[in-house]
Amino acid sequence: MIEDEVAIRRFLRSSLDRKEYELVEAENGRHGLQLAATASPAIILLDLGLPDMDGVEVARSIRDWSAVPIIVLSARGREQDKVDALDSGADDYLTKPFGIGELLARMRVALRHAAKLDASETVLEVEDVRIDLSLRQVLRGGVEVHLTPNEYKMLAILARNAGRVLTHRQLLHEVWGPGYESETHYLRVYMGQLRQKLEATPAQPQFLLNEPGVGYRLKA
Amino acid sequence: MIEDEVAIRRFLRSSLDRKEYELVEAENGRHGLQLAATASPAIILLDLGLPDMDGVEVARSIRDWSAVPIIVLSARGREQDKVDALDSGADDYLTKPFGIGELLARMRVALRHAAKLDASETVLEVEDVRIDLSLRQVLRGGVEVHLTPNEYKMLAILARNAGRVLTHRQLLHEVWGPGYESETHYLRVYMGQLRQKLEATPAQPQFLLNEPGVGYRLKA
DNA sequence: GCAATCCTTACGCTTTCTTTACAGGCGGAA
DNA sequence: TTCCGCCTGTAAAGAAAGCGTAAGGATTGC
Repeated sequence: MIEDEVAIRRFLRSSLDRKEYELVEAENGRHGLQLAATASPAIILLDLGLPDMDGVEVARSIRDWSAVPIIVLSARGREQDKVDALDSGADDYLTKPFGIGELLARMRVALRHAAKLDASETVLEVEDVRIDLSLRQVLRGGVEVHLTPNEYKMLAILARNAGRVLTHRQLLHEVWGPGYESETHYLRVYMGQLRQKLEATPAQPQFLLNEPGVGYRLKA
Repeated sequence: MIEDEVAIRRFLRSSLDRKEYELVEAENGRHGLQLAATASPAIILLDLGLPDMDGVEVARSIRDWSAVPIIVLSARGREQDKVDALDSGADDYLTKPFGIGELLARMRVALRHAAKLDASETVLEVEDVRIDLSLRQVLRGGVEVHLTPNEYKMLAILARNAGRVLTHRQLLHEVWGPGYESETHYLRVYMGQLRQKLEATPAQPQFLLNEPGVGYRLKA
């Protein structure tokens, strides 16, 4: 949310909290642009009347590098304001005052759109292995490889954090849930199975790598 | 445009003609649904107060087989009307009276979205089976196969997400609605029936595939 | 009242998970 | 060097969970 009025901020914060949205707040344009880049929001609620720059400019800047849905919330009801904002990359425009129900519905629309879009941008390739997170499909040399739920979960987490080392605890927590953080032998078994299915020579892994004493990582 | 009021029809016709949009008109819901399937519009402008059926129903029916952008134009300004329409698959909602400039801007937004998606095929062929979502028709080897409502719903969802794994929860939610997300045995029964009707050897399915512990998918 | 469809249940079978056992490699200490 | 402990990788087997199928009863719509 990029919004300077305290009243609106408080109103949205309480409404969105209740719906289990996680809200990150910026009170001016500069800070908003910075957060848009660093917090990777699923959606941006943007006020037009910001203290340091015009909201339309903020929308345009974000559109230079991101397709994240932008919903403009504005006190300006003039038609030209709406046209300008929508043509600058905003996906929707609500005039204050608006009902929280309508805002939430329009947010669902925006998220629906976004879900269909970025489904196509979640593919990772290493060696001759292709991991498609949106299809939940793994290919090796063009041939589909069947993975069990746990195998896939573990690979997906490694893929989403490609290049980074994930600790034993992190992996166990993500795949098996809380309470399993010390069952490190699970990791050895499943890592072995993944290597068996994906590595050319499972005994000398090329990308499913162990960091002794720490955890595992997927070479990018 | 699906709209029964003559005045609005005339207004939109002249406005859109001038912008070189090609306009196809339906004056009731039934005709609108038919045109939506045959005229393959880039966008649908939908009135809620139609003589023969509710606009929300029209939107829902179209969403069963198409992702075409739907912009609702309505005299109803109540928040709940907006929420219902948007949650039924509409992409935007304008309350009459509206400015033509705003409508055009919102149409541009919708077209922008559609351009990025556009993988909206309504016919899918796998093996000797042909699924036509706009006709609600399934052929096998050129012969029409009769499917019960639930069977068809389930197949349609799989077809619209061809290649992607749909979880048990997703399928149950889409076909049976909220509250049935844990009745996984429904899926087994209906998947069995679909295979019986569509697969050459139901016991060794070629395209209606199970992902053990996760869900099902239709092989593309 | 009839036919189609849906829901429910039971059973055998397959896949996956968990657990255990053991072997190899590496580094530090004796 | 040799031994030991620690961490890691491999294999296999029993337990648990999930799946496919058939069939009968309930429900719905005509």
